[in-house]
Amino acid sequence: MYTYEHERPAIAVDIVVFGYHSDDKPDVKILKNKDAKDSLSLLLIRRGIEPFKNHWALPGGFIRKNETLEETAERELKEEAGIENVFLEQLYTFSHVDRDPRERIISASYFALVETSKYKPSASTDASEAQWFSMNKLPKLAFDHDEIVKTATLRLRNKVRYEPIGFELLPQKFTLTQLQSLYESILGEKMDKRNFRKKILSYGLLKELKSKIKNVSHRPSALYAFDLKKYKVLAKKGLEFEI
Amino acid sequence: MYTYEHERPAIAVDIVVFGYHSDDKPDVKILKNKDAKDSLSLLLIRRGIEPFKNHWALPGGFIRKNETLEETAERELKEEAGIENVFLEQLYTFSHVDRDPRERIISASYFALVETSKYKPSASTDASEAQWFSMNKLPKLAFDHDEIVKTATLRLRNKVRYEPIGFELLPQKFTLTQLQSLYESILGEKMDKRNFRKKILSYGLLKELKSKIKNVSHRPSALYAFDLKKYKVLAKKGLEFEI
DNA sequence: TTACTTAGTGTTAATATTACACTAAGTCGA
DNA sequence: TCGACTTAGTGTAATATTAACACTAAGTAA
Repeated sequence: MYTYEHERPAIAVDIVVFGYHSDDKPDVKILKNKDAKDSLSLLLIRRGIEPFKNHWALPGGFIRKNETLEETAERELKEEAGIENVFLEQLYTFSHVDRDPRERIISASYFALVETSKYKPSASTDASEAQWFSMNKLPKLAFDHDEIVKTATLRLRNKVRYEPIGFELLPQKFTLTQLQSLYESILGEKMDKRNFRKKILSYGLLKELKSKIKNVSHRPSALYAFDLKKYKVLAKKGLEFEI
Repeated sequence: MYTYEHERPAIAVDIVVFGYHSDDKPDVKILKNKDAKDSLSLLLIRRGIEPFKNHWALPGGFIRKNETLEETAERELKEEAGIENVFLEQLYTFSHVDRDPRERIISASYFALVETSKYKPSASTDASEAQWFSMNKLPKLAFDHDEIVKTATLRLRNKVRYEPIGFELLPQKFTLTQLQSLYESILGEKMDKRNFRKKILSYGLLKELKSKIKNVSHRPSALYAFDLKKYKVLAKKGLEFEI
């Protein structure tokens, strides 16, 4: 390794927060675009300062002393959106020299999966404006955040096929139809109902609950819960989840 | 985003360089451990300065002005090992506060795949000692480089199944047996010869060459080359490579 | 010419995937 | 209360994929 006069760029973290607004939940109203119900959504923050003042951007901020990147991501998520204890994973570190007009800033990006009903932007502890946007109708974002979102979307699409992370986006109790719709909107393709159920149940990772959905004007559907403990045990033994 | 008195850690890049020393190539002798022929290997640098003086470490160094992380990785690879124009991909950014005893250093790691016969450590343009080590007999590394290598190994194992990157580790002309051995050592499992050939040939990505391996005291094997152009065309159309 | 070594090849059984349509259970309104 | 409506829930047969398995071919060396 060289000792060389090297640059000290600022280090920031940007977080791509995915949510899922399911059809049959009242929360849909939170979404700006009514037509985009039942779809993946993204949490954005309206910037209060220059550059890109009033533009929408990913939540994020600078790293502090004695803080890992992951801790920065957790802190910013809490400060800017009131979100904590969610699925969070490092995505990619963006380093183009001119990605920020002020000075050189390297951004380590993370992506998070959030059950939207638990985290309404209005509940944010911060004054900044946070809002869910349907992935189908995203505004142009500040900085290189469009690129970050694109990277995250690809990663989510790849990951959801081989790891049971979809459950992070759903309430604890969910129906198989909800689960299938979620997969369909992430993967962007329709799936066969019978085959989907057969496969997802074959892993034995879903417990069928006793309660059912009520007050719907059609046959009530069974509720399921994901058995995380069982998954962890099986995963260690080499279970290969795939859908 | 906050304006806040934030830390300015140093930014370094560390590169996990994988090579493959195949059985029937004379280069095997370069490897320290003769018993570990036909295996994945890792390029390490002996540190000339404190901390961890004389310990083995990943090649790498600090980012410079007007340089992206990827450019840093490319530059260091060239400076420290004389390696250029190889497969290089970002891996993960490590940020534990105490990962370097001197001061806070955040490391963006990359992994590279190198055809070893082209790059003999002795050809390095740099005075530092570079050497190939069999993955089966790695020394204890400096800093948190053990962890970085572990992360890279997992990534390589996952990636090689779904993308035809194995070819980056082989000479342009190779035999199907070599290719199979490579997959076996990356994945750590034996594969069936007939099934392997059937599958790998079924993608139509290998051209059989006219020449054959010569001067072996057994039936000479056909040589193949990977058709990168064809792969790129097919990949765009949605070809799903998997082995 | 024989022994040795690795290259190269096909078939069958088991498993996994796909395609596909009707009945069940509730609500609502006439 | 009955009929219309809506979504839930279920099985089977055809096809494709994977897995298991052993012998002949082509060269060198002694």
